Amino acid sequence: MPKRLPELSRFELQCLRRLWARGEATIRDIHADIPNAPSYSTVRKIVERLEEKGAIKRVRRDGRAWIYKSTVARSAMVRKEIRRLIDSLFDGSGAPLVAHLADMDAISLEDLQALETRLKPGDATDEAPAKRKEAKK
Amino acid sequence: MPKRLPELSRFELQCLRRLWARGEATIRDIHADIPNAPSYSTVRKIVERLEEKGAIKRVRRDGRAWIYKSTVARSAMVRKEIRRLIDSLFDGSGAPLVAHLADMDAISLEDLQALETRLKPGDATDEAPAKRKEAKK
DNA sequence: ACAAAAGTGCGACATGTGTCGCAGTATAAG
DNA sequence: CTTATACTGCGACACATGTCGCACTTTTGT
Repeated sequence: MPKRLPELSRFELQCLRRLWARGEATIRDIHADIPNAPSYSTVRKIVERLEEKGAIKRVRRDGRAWIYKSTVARSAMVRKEIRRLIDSLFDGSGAPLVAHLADMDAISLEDLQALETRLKPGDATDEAPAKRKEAKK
Repeated sequence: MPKRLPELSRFELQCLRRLWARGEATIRDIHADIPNAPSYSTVRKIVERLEEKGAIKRVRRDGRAWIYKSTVARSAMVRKEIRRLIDSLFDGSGAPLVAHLADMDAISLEDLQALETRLKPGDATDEAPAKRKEAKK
């Protein structure tokens, strides 16, 4: 059963991304991974909220620090966000989004063609390594 | 060059979309165009903030009501939002976004192929698909 | 000209978010 | 065992957002 995906803010999403990338991590790890990160305390608070929202959980601890892990699938969250954008800017259709993407040079012919090929089967696409937990729709 | 595009919240964007659609409109028009819109007062406040942020301006008045008009280009704002999403979820590349779009059935082969064709030339692409009926979900 | 109707201006509020600081606690070090 | 620390647990804040209500002003209808 698809648990309700929580609403996440930009920064919360930012932190969660680090977790998806590492698989597991401590606050310090996340903090270190974020480019112009604010104070450790701030990241600490964000992680705290992420935990309250049920997006992550503590798995065990490494010495004095807790190690966290995401409890939500990256692809599911990504879709949620994409859907949100599409509903917010267009009327539910993804076509205009791709059109703009092309106009703003965010994708190339190659990207399109590659995707087109991949469209036949039912593969799940994710740029993050080590993680393949797909669900059918 | 173009002015700095303001940061808009979801609802502000929602209201701005109505303006883009109508060209010009009164608060009441916008309010009427939004499906499950909150009170008139709320929309009023949002429009007020939109004006403070410089995203819209008053052009003239129709009887007792002011008529507003957007001062920012729709495509520019759309791009800004798209950019924000890909920076937030991926690492600046639009490719993974399109991949997810395909996985979540938000775009079809036809869409991709159509875009691919349109990609060769130079530019000119802004979705303005006339009127599209919304589906209740 | 007057009162009713429609709008506007503005203040108020409960959350949500980004940002910290600090006291207290669990650990590693001497 | 004692001390030096890295972390955690919380509280605090300022600003953003979504939501209204209400008094005051401008138009409109009779």
